[in-house]
Amino acid sequence: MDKQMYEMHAGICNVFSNPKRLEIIDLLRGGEKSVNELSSLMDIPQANLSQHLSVMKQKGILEARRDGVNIYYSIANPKVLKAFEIMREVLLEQLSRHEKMFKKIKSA
Amino acid sequence: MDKQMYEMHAGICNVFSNPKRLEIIDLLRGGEKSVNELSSLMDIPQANLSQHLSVMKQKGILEARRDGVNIYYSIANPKVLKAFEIMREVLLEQLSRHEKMFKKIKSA
DNA sequence: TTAATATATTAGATTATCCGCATATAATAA
DNA sequence: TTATTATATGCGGATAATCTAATATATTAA
Repeated sequence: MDKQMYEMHAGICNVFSNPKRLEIIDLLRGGEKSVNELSSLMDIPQANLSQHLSVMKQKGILEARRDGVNIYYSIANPKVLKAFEIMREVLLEQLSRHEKMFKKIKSA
Repeated sequence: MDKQMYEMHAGICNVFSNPKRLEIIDLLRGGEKSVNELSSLMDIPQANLSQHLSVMKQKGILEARRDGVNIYYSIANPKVLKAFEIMREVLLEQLSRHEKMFKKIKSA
């Protein structure tokens, strides 16, 4: 029973396992952006960007709104940003721990 | 510059993208457990469990401590549990939203 | 209708992930 | 030393993720 929960949970978290998708989340932090805006900020082919957006939308992480010719994407649930930040903190703490260890070794 | 950050961030979050690894995190919520204990709780071959533990340790999510013949794994940073919980909430909110939508359709 | 712009989709190649199996190592006990 | 238990590692194949390139669709403007 719980097995299915872990599967779905992993399916959603899979969104975080790609650097471009993390960048998209980060760029949408301040609010919605069109594909075009994202594209011009991101150094990624438009098709590939669309693919990532499609996956993220399908998984319920992003939502999309059409305005004329543009489609604006935004983060569907602010909790996603919270999780993003927490994991960034975990990373930063790791990096500073590694840095300290490095200094210790160097000064020994 | 930031590109590397996103890469590392994604590398860590990759741990969350596998159901067995999520189950491991969940089982370690209450504190350290030996490989044997995890193995008996988990319906997974021992070798595969070891592989997951190894990945998670190498990424700094878990830490290991040897006591005689046993090796006890635990969660290296409690923030990881926080991120886990938040994403579980996101999932549960999605599920209840879907359920509501389903009921609406059924009663129409 | 045609053209232009914005976005999505498909197919194929490449690469990464995951798992099973066999085997290796490490610690302890006899 | 040998045997036993606990854990890790290496390899191979299956599956899935990712990217590129080409093409398709949708909207608006002319």
